[in-house]
Amino acid sequence: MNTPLIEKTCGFADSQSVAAKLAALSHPARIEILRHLSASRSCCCREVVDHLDLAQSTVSQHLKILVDAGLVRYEPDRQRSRYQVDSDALADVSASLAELVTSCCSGR
Amino acid sequence: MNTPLIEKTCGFADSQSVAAKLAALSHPARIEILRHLSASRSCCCREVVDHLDLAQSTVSQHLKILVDAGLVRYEPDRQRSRYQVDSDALADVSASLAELVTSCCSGR
DNA sequence: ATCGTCTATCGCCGATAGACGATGAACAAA
DNA sequence: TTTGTTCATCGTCTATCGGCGATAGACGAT
Repeated sequence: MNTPLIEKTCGFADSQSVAAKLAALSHPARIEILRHLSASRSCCCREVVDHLDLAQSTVSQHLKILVDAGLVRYEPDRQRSRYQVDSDALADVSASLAELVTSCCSGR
Repeated sequence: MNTPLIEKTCGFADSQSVAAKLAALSHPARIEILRHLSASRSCCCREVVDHLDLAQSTVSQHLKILVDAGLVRYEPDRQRSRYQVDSDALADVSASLAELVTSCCSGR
């Protein structure tokens, strides 16, 4: 899991990390990219560009954001790039949000 | 549910709505606000301000963002404001993300 | 009526996000 | 070598975010 133990009093530092993860997901283009990556096994940048109707540089930026957030794995392959969804990381984010939600709903 | 039917080809408009919800959650202050709202039953703006070490106007803005996103319910109460987490809406967001994740992991 | 408190909103700002085109590096093919 | 393709990066522009102080409205208390 990603919850280290229990933070000082509550979980303040955690808010930061959860927010950062969610920020990477809070753009329609990036969600669309994730969907496309998971649909087609192999994915180079060009493929996403064709699918998405955005400039190549823009797509590259979004991919970088996803990679930096640890949600997508990157592997250079010849002159192409190989992008692949990191399912585990993605599941982690979902779990973090779920955890936040349940903790918010516990004292309902 | 929030999925209208099935969009044109895939689910493009859906990416938009999911992204919008997640955007509301992608700020540490707002997550902290959610936690605080759920912890203490009643919550006026002032209470959050004291807890959060941010200017009152800033907190009010964050609260507005959460309310606009439908994650927090708002009810004016005298000269105070009553803010309350909308647990169902929050659960919906979590479910949406979980759905996205599983759909991305299905073709693993 | 006046004062103090609590809010929401406005205006302003610096910083960042998101888009693009241009460019150069890396590589395959000719 | 030259050409074409793919990609990341740079610089630029615009819009939005996130913060603040100031302000005005609503209300309770005096």
